[in-house]
Amino acid sequence: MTTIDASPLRGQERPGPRRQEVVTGIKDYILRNRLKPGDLLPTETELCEAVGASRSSVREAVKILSALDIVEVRHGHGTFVGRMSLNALVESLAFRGLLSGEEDHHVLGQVVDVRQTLEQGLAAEIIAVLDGDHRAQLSALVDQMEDLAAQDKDFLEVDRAFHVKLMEPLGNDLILQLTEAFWQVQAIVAPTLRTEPEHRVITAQRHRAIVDAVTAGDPAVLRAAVAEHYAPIRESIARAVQG
Amino acid sequence: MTTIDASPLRGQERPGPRRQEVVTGIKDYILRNRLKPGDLLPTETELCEAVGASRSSVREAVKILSALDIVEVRHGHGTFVGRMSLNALVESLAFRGLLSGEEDHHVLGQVVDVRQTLEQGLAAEIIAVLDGDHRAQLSALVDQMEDLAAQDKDFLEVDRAFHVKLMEPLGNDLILQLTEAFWQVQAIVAPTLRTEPEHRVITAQRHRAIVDAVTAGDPAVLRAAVAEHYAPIRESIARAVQG
DNA sequence: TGGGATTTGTACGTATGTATA
DNA sequence: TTATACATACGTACAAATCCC
Repeated sequence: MTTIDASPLRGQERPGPRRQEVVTGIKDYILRNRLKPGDLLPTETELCEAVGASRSSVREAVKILSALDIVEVRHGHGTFVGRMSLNALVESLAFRGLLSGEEDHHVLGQVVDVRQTLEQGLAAEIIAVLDGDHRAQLSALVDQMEDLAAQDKDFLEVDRAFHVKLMEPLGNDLILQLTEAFWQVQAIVAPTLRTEPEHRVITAQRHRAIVDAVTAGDPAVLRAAVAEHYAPIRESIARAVQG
Repeated sequence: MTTIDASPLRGQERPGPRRQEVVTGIKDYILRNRLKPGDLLPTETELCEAVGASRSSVREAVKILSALDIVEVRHGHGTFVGRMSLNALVESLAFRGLLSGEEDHHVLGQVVDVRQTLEQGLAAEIIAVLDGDHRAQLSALVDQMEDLAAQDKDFLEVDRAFHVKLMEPLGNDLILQLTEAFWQVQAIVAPTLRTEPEHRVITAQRHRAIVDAVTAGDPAVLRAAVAEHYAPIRESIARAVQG
């Protein structure tokens, strides 16, 4: 059977490997055996004897790897190679945003900057690759926004779907996941400044303008529409800093 | 002293809180007490009695938080509020890149896409805010590149410093850290395709072109220079996919 | 210089909850 | 339903690192 081989018995009296060695040992095991997301890893007990560490150390190492979504633990089932999401980025950034406090929203402002930069920077590519089908789906999402706005309801999920759908045709999974990750961070951190009902109608209009800009096919117009879209949240942040 | 209060004794026979509750309990403690990065947290023993969990559970929870750089543990000293870096993003993304394998460099390609998008998308802002001092520093870094290239030496660190310095005047910490994070991911994943010595001279030239474009003050020229800068790595990826 | 106190790191044993067959 | 395999949780003891006197 394949061994973990984290410490190839160098030196002589080695009482026990450290937790970090177990972490790299497990990562090396995954790489060496060419495991893919979803593949099963050895049980904790097997990992213990393979790496020559105690259960505690192995468990703490596995917890670190699960926090990074490199492995995924299912109670009573086993440990598997993780889906490699960007949850770690979301958790880390979101907590940083919450920590920066209610009065100081500079982290939230920076997240908005990044989101706007990505969407504006990809304006030309989006227009180039976005086909009629995608445009129709975006338009349908805006329709939903308008309906929900008319009923004085939130449309957080629709908003998320819109920004993801906008990036989808690019065919870049990383950009897609970053888009969703930063959206999530904003959704977690922003609640301190609550969206007012009348803003929803305006927000829906801004999204409609983005779809129109994509349809028009002018990157400069799309960039302007994106800037307009983020204007309200920027104003909210500016107001929160003052008052 | 303040308690953690993760599980306010709801129900009756509660054998023990789950690890996730301990995680949120510690996060809440940090937020509730308005702790800042570097501040000291209670000892593990204190956390145990505060949250009513065993030391093993508390330790595993702390390990999760330390993986996200929300807390930082120093052996024999204590546990502190973390620096909130993007190390979690780097580790997660880098491992994903390594896992995607030597033959399939699509993750690396996506990272390059994001880096290029950020630099191109911020071209106008960079030109607007970059002053003579920063320009001189960028120019000095390119000088170093040229010197090292002439000596057939790597200039990885100088390259990293250049791309960070380019973003610095924007005054957005998040963009700065993302720049460095994606650079690190590329540095970890790219070694499978080794940079050839003759490429270094060209690489230095491409960085010189970026400085020149910034000096010229034309965003379109800067965007073109950035595209040229990433062209070699893109070709390397394309070659690796085929051969 | 050193030694004791504090705090995290590691190890081991046992019992329990959970999913699968 | 029972049995098995696995992760989860708790508790204790000791080792290692850091700090302070």
